[in-house]
Amino acid sequence: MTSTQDCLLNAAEALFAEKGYAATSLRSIAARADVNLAATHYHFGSKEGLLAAIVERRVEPINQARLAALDALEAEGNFTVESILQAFLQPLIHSEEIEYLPTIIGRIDSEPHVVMKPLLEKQFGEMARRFLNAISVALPDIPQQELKWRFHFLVGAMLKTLTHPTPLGLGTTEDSYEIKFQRLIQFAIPGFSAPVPATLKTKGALKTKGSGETK
Amino acid sequence: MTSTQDCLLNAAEALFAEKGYAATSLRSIAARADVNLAATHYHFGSKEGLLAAIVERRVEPINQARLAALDALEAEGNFTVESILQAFLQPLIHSEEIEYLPTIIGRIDSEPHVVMKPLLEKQFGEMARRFLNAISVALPDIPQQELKWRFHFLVGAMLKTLTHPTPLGLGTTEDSYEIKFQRLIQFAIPGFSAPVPATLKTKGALKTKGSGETK
DNA sequence: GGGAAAATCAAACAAACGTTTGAATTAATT
DNA sequence: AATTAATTCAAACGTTTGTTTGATTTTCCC
Repeated sequence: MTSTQDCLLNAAEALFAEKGYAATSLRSIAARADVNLAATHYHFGSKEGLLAAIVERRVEPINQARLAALDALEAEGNFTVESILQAFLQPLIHSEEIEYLPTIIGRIDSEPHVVMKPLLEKQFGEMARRFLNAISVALPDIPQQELKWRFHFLVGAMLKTLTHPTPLGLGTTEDSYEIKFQRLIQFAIPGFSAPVPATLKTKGALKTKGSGETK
Repeated sequence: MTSTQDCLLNAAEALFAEKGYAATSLRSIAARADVNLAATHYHFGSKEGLLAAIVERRVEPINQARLAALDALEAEGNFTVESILQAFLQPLIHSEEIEYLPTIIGRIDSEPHVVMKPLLEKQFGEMARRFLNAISVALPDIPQQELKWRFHFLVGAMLKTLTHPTPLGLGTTEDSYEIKFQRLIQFAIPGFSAPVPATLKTKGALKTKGSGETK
């Protein structure tokens, strides 16, 4: 037996993942969940409350698993770029077992709804900061500002893989997320470790347009 | 004097970028554009038509500039990963001069509306294929399927940078897109060039399916 | 088993939605 | 200047939206 709240969360998650938040009506959610229309407001207060509940249900356990994996690495003194990226991506690997989990995780970040921003900061803020510090320990020669950007790039690539599980023009793939993220990690490791090019090394807000075109 | 159609396109672009397609009403667009509500249907037929017009106005010139830059590289026989990625990102560099252009470009890809999919295939399909071939020439030792994934990752990182111009927790930055994309290219080059790890090389687990097929 | 709390339900609410209409106005053509 | 085409306009269309209400049913505790 699944509770009314879980039926609503499952139905809303699927529809939000497919059509987006704004394009999904509470009526279509209630119909898919096979519950009364008023149930959403009874259990979650509003459509926004339902959205927040979806985010918390899915994101929180993932981020706690991430932090636990990071704690384990710290205990072993095993801060390498590879192990840290593994700790970051591992908790997502079995997400495909829940049908709409990868999609909704990926879409959450790109959802323009205003409630999303504080929600994201609350859910991802501290976690991202801790991973950044770990990477900074693993790569002490790379300025932290540079690492922030590289982590930004990694997250973008990861989210893209979640929302579009197959590259454009690659037909369908049976590859699991385990294999996909293995590819992503192998792609990202040398990028994280690469030395900062001289043109980016100047400190502060460099506004000079070096005009140094193709070398 | 700006034509009614351009006023609508500008207003809709800004609002779609901020709130997303579904959450933006034609009334708010008309109000911002300072035109009559019925103007959208007169000039673009429907809300979807307006969306398609926005995509075409912005994406087409960018992708044509990309292809022109790629043609130039081909003429010089200068197919390196760096030059190819430059050709891919360069046309976006001055996009910041138009206020909502980076955001709308970034959001287009993540917009779940159904009309977007065929629109994206039409606008990006051939362009992406040609860049992939070029990368394949520059890196003949890396299997093309692997390069597709790496290009996928690059695109994800690029789009993330467009929609979220600043990494989480980095305050604000005055860095131009020229500098941001320089960072991205330096991040991506070694990832593209990295050898395929043995764990991904095993045959049998990976299936190559028809790449040009449509359902 | 009775009474209170929790949950479900059908129905209605006002507001907002994309779209259509037909007349009024402006621009272009002859 | 007259006529035609293109554009703008206010108003209304029928639906759909998130939310609320108040009665009804179910569940739980004493």
